[in-house]
Amino acid sequence: MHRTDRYHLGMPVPKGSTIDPERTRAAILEAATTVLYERGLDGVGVAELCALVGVSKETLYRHFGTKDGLVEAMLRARSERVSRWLAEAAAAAGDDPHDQLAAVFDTLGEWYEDPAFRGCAMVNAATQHHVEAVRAVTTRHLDRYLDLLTGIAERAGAADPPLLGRQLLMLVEGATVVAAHHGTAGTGEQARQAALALLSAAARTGGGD
Amino acid sequence: MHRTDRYHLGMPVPKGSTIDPERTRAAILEAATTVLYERGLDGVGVAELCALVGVSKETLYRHFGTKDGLVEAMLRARSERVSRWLAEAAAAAGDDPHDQLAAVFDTLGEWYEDPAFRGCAMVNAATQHHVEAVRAVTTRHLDRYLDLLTGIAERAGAADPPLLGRQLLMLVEGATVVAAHHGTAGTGEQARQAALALLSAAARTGGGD
DNA sequence: CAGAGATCGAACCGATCGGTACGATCTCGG
DNA sequence: CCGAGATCGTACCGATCGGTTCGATCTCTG
Repeated sequence: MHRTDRYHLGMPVPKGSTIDPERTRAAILEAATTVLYERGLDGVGVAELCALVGVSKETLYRHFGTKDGLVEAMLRARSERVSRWLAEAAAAAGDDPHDQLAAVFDTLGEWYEDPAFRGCAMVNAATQHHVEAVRAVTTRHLDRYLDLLTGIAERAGAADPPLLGRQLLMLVEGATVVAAHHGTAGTGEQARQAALALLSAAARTGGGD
Repeated sequence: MHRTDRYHLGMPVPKGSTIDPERTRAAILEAATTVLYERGLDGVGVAELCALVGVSKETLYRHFGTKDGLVEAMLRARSERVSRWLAEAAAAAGDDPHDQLAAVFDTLGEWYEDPAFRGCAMVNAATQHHVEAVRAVTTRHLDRYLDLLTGIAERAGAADPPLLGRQLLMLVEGATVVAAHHGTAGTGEQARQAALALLSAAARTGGGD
């Protein structure tokens, strides 16, 4: 998008800014993403958050208005980022829907083994924070996942792609929950096998292309 | 177990109690279970909690020592209750492991449609509260689920019962997450179909009895 | 250089939190 | 009926929370 193009050819830009607010905003967002994911939305106060980012409270509040505003912006960005990440992993696996599905779960499996892994940030947020805007981001996040998985189901010739898509979504979120709360060991691999079994069964039932 | 049998035939019971502390404790536990599940562990303070139960703070703290203590006791009881509930539903479905598995997901599906449904209380708690004791209760809860599902996998003659058990556990928790955050409609039914498909595939691969 | 706007740092605010203390009241066993 | 123990209601505590305010820089633009 834009980064240092704060104004365009003397256009009626707000006024004339300084010190690159965009950069400041991005820095806050990045640090908040890390620390709020690790410690939980209510596990770190605004004061500590500002100290960690190296920014004053006034700056944070000027950019996001509210802690909830920051949380919402952070979740929105994170959802887009990880959704794109998964979709690209699937696309990079070639044209075979089976390979694409396997790639999705392999990617998830790698994530589970990251020491910083704490489950799905959007689901966690919706669980902790009962604010409507946050819940909306989470629902939309699951929609993105569902789109990806339903697309794979369609290309695999499943009898009922929306159904298989939902079932695969459950597997994705279930694997994430189990990895977060019941141990990481082998979760990605086990989930991948289950997903491929479901895909095969659905393709066998329906018409392979 | 016991209810009004505060002492047994003049045995050396602590001292001589009054007003039935057990009843008080149970009442606190029950009310806390409802309200802390609906509003979240940090969504209701001790003062409000006491007001809702109709009990003084001193009484609550005498019984549970700490808010965390109350949370832990409440989760422990709830985990045992819902695990037994699921296991009984499976047992009541007869001897066929397929029927037992179907019964588990039908039972879950009914739960999802309850307006008070807010996801798995234990997983929610572990997500919100970063206290070790709480996380331990959640892990043990998932162990209970895993035992039930692995047992079904064994009786169905799956090639690798522990593997299928974990995969079914992912499906259970995934269905719960999806129902809570992406809409209830049909989730139980869809999950049941997926579970039966996995069971059939695993039994076909392995040796049916 | 002058001024607009971004940032800082620290003080400050009211609210709420978990937890404690205490005197009054109640219930029951001996 | 008396005393032990459970309970109540309320006041209170220190800590922390999200959020506001303000004067002092700093940086860029015109």
